[in-house]
Amino acid sequence: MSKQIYPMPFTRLELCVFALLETELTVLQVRREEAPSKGKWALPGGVLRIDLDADLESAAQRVAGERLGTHLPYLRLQTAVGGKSRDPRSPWTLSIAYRATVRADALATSPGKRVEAIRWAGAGETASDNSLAFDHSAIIAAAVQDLRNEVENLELPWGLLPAEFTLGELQHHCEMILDRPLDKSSFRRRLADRDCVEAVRGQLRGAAHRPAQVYRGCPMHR
Amino acid sequence: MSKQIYPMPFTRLELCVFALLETELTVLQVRREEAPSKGKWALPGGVLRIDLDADLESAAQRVAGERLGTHLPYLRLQTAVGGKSRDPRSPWTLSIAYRATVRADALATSPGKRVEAIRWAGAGETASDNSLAFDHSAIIAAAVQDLRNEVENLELPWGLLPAEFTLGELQHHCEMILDRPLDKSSFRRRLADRDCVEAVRGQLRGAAHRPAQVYRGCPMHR
DNA sequence: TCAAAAGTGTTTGGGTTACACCCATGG
DNA sequence: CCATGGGTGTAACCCAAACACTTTTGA
Repeated sequence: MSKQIYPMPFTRLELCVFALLETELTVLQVRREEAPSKGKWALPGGVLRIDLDADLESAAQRVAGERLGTHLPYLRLQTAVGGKSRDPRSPWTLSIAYRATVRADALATSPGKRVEAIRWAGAGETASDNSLAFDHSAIIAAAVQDLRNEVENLELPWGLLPAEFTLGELQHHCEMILDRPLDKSSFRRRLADRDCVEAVRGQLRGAAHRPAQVYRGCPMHR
Repeated sequence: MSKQIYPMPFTRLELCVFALLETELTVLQVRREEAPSKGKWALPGGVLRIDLDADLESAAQRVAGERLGTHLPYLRLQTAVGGKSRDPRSPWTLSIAYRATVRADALATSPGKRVEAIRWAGAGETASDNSLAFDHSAIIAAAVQDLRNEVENLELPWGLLPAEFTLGELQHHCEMILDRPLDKSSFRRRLADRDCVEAVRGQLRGAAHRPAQVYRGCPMHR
């Protein structure tokens, strides 16, 4: 056996990039301008290049650079799906899906190679309405669930938080992700217990009313 | 773009098969009889065959059949790892790891294709001592952690349980997996709350002492 | 009658929810 | 001085840990 006596699957990376837009958790999608599922929306993705990519995560970062024009911090492996009839371009396609959270404005103005249209679409709906190309809706559904689980255990989505924030802002972000209200008091106590955030000495921010203490993530988790 | 203009990675499946042996959680390993890491122990695995396998899970089942001579129930995707220098047989290797739990006796007497030596080795140690071929120790470490997490939330490892069991046996199994004692009373109450097991009507089993009610998994979770 | 395991109840404590209440500021 | 969000305290509650206790069998 050994070297390449069997044909190998067409291997791709797909990116589940989440952000908060207005009041909603959204996923980044691109419109397909080419043959399979032309005109449909899909996750941004690209082919694994064994000549360019040192490992899976580098590959995902390269794809992010090409398609979205940006590096993605806090990128995590989400899942792998593969099978015969997933993508008509190849008899057997394997997709490795990565997940990231970003601030929506971080890549507002940078379309990438072979990408003409980009949109942020509501995560919950997209996950359930099955409207995306290939099996991308299912991938998103799982990613949303995993993201929510993380936030429930206060593994904060640093990618979509500003470097510094007030606890009110942080809570609001979490509420949008989870799509449910949180109790202010318990939220803060839980944060304090696991010390995942630290107060920025002296910094206060006054919006319209009483100024709030500014925090940032503890270096440990950030 | 499209059809195969780029070389694709050497794509494999690796199996993390757990069982209880004596008092310990163990992982199934095979000794490599061929070139890379010859003589070292490794996870059983095999090459993805796009001509034979309909999807990733079927591929894993085929590999299980060939190497271990058995079907693996309750098989779950564990992780994906890929990179340039993981396996000297190919410039770029991608491994999809699956995880399963079985009863140790289910495959005691069935070596498979190209497998001469098989062993069950302590899961905790193997995970930490880094003695396996390739990066398989790291894969096992993650798999052990995920398995323990599941058992902590009473997602029972049906694969390694007999069809019918007493609550004492069930608790003992869980304790071996978690490597810590559990409280009988709370264990039973938690089981009851989530009704994951159901009493088998009338069935009692007397070993040496007071006979115990026999249970089986609820169809829901089983 | 004793050992051993099955099975049950009761107390305690940690952590979260729900909600009330004060504080500081701009208008 | 009032509306608004920041910030803190308290009681109720849920769940699980800890542990004591009763029950039922074989030896």
